[in-house]
Amino acid sequence: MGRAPCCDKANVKKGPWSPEEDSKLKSYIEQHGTGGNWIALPQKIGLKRCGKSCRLRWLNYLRPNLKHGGFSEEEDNIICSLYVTIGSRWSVIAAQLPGRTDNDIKNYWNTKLKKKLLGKHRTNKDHHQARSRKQAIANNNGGSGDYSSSSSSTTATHHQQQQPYYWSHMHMPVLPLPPPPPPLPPLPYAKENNQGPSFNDQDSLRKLLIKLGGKFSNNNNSSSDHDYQPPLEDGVIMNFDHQFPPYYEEEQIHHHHHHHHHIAGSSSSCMNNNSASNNSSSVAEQFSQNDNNNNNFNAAATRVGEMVSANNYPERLDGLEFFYGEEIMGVTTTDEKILETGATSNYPPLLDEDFSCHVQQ
DNA sequence: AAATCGAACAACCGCATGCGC
DNA sequence: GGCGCATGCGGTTGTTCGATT
Repeated sequence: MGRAPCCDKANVKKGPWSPEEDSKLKSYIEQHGTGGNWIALPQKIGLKRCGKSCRLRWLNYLRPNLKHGGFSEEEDNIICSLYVTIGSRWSVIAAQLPGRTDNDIKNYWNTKLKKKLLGKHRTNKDHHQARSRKQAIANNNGGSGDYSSSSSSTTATHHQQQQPYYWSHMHMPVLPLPPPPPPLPPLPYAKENNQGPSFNDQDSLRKLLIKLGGKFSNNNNSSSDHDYQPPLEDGVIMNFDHQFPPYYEEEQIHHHHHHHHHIAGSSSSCMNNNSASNNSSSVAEQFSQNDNNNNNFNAAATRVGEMVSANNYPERLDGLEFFYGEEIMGVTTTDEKILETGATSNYPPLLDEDFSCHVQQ
């Protein structure tokens, strides 16, 4: 019962787009729109490309009003705030940053922001990837695209301020954490040239998070097929006194019969409300209170650090694995810990592949 | 100058979900 | 309600290029 391929792979070109392909696609969509059918689009234009590929190229590169590179401090803060709070819902985060794509933000986070926020840190995985990449290159001696759309030097005007190195890979905090910063007065995240919604103040962010808490969705509802559903009626335990999004009481919330709720993607985390901290506001809220002064990342690192250092139980924030030693992150130790303590009621089993929501029975 | 490393980012892949039939 | 297709999303891979050795 294999899934039908979305296109005839044999007759479809892959790899970097040529300028000719770009202009074909761009001019067609500008004149006729997508026609609501990406699959049929490449045939109409005469492109030997998969519809998905066309869609991606349009959304991530050709679409008007896209910004590339040069993330501002303010954008950094928004990304960090939302990431820490909702995890890797890049489309949701992108919806708050006009002109940015989820792919862009994801890449930016993975390559720069993570390090900027947390301090440069090299994981075993990184190491492994670098090695395997090197191996791959050695094996096949690389390929050559006819054209690279990477417009090279993306004006990397980002000053990468190195942050204190609080956490080692194999151990929990190796340096004492600084005291938490005093709360800063709220400042608006007013955006210019908005295409989509933005959160202009703390209240907007709160609303966004409430939405996300009910069902992680793109709140730009015109473009998403994951339409928002009112979250707070049944089953959702929403508590802004905690730092993490709510979890669900499965029966009442979703209409699918999966045994555990998969919020988004195969490795997305669902963090329950058994918070590590008794701070009174979410990290996102605290970030949102910051202005764009230079304390933001120190504050961010500090706040995340607090969460981690207080985290003496097997919860984790998706994508922040490098905070934790492997003895904590590993399935084996986690399961052992649960077995030892019998503390299974509040913690979901931590599986690397399928980190699913804890369901309260 | 050549080799190697690593950052950056474009693109692909598989899965989940929405939607129409 | 079930099925199949299209789309959206997030993780991952591949490629390029500048920096470093």
